[in-house]
Amino acid sequence: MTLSDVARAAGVSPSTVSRALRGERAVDPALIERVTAVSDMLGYVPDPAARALASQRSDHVGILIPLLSNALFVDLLDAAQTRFRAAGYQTLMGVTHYNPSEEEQLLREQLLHRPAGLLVTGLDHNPVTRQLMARSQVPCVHLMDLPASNGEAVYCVGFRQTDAGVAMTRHLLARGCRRIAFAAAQLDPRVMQRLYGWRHALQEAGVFDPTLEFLNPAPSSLALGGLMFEQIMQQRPAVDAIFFCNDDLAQGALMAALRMGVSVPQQVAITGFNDLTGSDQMLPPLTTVRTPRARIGQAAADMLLSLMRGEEPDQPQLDLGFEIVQRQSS
Amino acid sequence: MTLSDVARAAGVSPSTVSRALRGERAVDPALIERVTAVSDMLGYVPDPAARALASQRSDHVGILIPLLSNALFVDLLDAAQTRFRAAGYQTLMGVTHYNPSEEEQLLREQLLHRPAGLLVTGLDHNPVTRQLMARSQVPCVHLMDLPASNGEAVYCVGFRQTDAGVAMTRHLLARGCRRIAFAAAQLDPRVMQRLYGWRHALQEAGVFDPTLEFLNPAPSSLALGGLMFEQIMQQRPAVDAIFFCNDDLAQGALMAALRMGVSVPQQVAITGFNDLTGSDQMLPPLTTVRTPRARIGQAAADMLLSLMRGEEPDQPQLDLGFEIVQRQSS
DNA sequence: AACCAGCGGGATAGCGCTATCCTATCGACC
DNA sequence: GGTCGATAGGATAGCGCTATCCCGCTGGTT
Repeated sequence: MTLSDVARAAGVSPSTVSRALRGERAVDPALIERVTAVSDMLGYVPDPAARALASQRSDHVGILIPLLSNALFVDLLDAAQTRFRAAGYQTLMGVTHYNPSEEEQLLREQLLHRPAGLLVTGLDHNPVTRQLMARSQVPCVHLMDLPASNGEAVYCVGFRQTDAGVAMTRHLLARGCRRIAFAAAQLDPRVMQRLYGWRHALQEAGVFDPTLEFLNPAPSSLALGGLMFEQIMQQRPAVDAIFFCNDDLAQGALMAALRMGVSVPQQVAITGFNDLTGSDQMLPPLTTVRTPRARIGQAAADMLLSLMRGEEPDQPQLDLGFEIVQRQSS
Repeated sequence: MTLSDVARAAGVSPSTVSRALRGERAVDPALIERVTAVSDMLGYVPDPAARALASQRSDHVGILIPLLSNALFVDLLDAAQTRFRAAGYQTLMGVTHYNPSEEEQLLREQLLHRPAGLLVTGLDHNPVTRQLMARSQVPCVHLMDLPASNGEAVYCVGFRQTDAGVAMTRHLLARGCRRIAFAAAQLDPRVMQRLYGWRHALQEAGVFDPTLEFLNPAPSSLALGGLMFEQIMQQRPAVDAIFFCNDDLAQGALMAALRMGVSVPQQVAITGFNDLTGSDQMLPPLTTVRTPRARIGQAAADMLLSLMRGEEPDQPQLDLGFEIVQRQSS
């Protein structure tokens, strides 16, 4: 069942069918109706490969995320993918493992398919990757981050990671904590921004202690959170709060505290980041930063879709903010 | 940079380049070398759309999973996707939300792209879906389950869900439990098979009590696990074990038990299913069934890739088994 | 009446490959 | 020595669309 079949059945030329079905140029409304009816009757569906070959752009949208083992990115993927599908696009997923050259390679593979749009995580990419994106002319939206200065001309949807770091640290300061540690794993650029926020807030309050930074490049996990908690409590028993850069670390720390008989938040407050599933079920429930992951995925997809239509989004850099969720762990 | 460019530069016909690059038919080894060299030098990469249009099959592989909010399926996706990429295929993901008609619709959309292969979750599909798969001639491997009888001619990689249900129940019986409840959410076919296993083992032991089935069709989550635990303890305070059909429910139950002061496993044993991340960090660590998710994803991808090459896998129905991981919650 | 812009339709040449058919060459075998 | 089959290369017709060019018609303008 091809476009020519429809054209023949409707008594018009293939061009007209193509135009009528795509809403391209002006076509007599009566003809549009007839063509649509015939097309539906015959069950015609355009062949994406032929369309891609002729028009040089496909119905694919690429999305590059660092990991599938972090619920944060899965939520992003889920939300974006749902939006894309609703708009008739197929999602091509790529997992970069936080590796810039793997990201570059994935981008090359995806660009071969001439995607109609591209979603990438973060603003940090190697020069070749940037160049590939620029030269491909494929509209591109960045996720989870915003440029430091407003000068950069990139499209992005996210929130200010540094501000979130500051806000959480100030929250702990407001609760009376003074020896606040920062514990992080998987030291990606966004985690580092949270670290800078923590530093800034502590310096501002005059209680900054650089030896309370605990940075571990290993992937984030509950087990690692437990381990880091044990180490911190052993090395620095006087800390009165630990700001973990991710909820899974914090959840692991809460479990470790239970095991070790450390009372939270009396002896030490524990906070996380992202408000992942389960954080509200912990004992005590975890104070954390709720990040609008699903909304970021949706909004980024919507922004990309509008760019794909050739429109200019009214807000090229969309800040969806964050929210401190205070529970009983602080 | 097209195939003709390479042909011209190498001084051969396009046909020869096409054949040399794909290893199709017999080509003079010296020519293959020359063509490959020229192709590399020019940085030629075949256009997937043109290839798909001409050959009627693409470098896409479809994978249909129920949810992205369940780590089980994400692990499956991650493993399979990695394999496919290594083999030069792009993964098209579809999320069915456990909805047969959404599955059917997703399948239709994916079939339009003439995928080289298909991975689908489970063996239960509506008739139209089955028919679409059969008529498309696209090789297809089913995940996470095995047919009850060996008669069914389908390719699949999984384990016997019923057996796993039996094994876990027998484990609890062996620990001296007699009033063993089964608590399940998201009642998909595989969960139901675990239920049948539980029933069977209890009947066999002469301690089957149908009123100890707690089935909730809502999606599985920690919060729901906590809720179900509270309800069960209230309605049936005499239960001495609860077999949750998924780890997230069990994890929620463990947290609820901590909150409620119910001692696990002294007062009631709690077990889960899948050995999801975090289960070993619980208090007490969760006894569960370790299911080889990553290996299932890999093996299924490998089986599909061999089917795509026209080979017949030596084992069309691959049972990768499961393992009871005994920790302190039972 | 001549002109011209604009609208709506058709004809057609690719897009970059693969599949198929065709041909030239060579060696083997009766 | 002629025939035949096998081998290895070339020529070419699509795959099913879209983009481009073209043309006829209409209606308003001078």
